[in-house]
Amino acid sequence: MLEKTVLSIKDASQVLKLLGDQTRLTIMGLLKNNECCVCEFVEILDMSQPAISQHLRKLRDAGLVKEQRKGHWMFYSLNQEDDSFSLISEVLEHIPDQREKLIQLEQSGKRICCD
Amino acid sequence: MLEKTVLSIKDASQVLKLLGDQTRLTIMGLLKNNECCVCEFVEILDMSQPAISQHLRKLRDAGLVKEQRKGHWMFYSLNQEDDSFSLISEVLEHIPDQREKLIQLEQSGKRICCD
DNA sequence: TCATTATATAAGCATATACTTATATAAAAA
DNA sequence: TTTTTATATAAGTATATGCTTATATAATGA
Repeated sequence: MLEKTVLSIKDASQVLKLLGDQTRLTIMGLLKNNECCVCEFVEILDMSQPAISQHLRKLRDAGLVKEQRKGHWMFYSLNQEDDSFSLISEVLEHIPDQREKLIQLEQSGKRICCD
Repeated sequence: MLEKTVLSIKDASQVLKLLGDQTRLTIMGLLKNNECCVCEFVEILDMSQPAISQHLRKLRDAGLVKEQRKGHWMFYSLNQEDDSFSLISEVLEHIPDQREKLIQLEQSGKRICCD
């Protein structure tokens, strides 16, 4: 079981504001159990690539996600080392599981895997 | 123990956006263990009365808080019947306890009590 | 009834936000 | 080495947000 980290009001509200957007909350839900790259988010969320990249940048700047380049692709994952991770994990238990969307992506042959 | 309610992405992001503001998050933290009236928030948060009332209206419109008039005063409390309550309760465990601020208010003779 | 107190609402405004389009960069492939 | 693919960034813009000031409403008390 994860430890319950207490954040300052300032830090907590910053995290919650970032989660308080449908696009970013879905991104975080997708990252709960998976690594994903930008083009997968673009496909699943049906949004422009710059729009997705700009959301990811906000999440990265705040330390909520990590990025790792693998060839052409930049893979994003939750930053489990960040103080916000405990709060985020609990929040994500209150939204619908997003795995189905990745399964559908896989079935349509658009899932990216570099392992 | 409270049941873990799952909200839609849309509903969850709306709740998180409302919590993603320092003023509103502090208000919710104060309401975690107490009923409070508008003038108490004004005093504790050192903000104008209209600013506080506008934040409370957003929280009320979204169903996160309830209001009850007692004489001159309008008392606000968490809406425990709302679907968002389970999420909100967990979020509030990740911020510092706000009770000290109410104790200080009481000691300065400015706490309102109608019971 | 009229004044006072607590709160709500309306209008205005400066800033923040989330897109868009255009362009830059970085890795791989031809 | 040039092209292609994936991503990042910059600039512009429409809308949302959170305050301000001014005013309205609602309950109490003189």
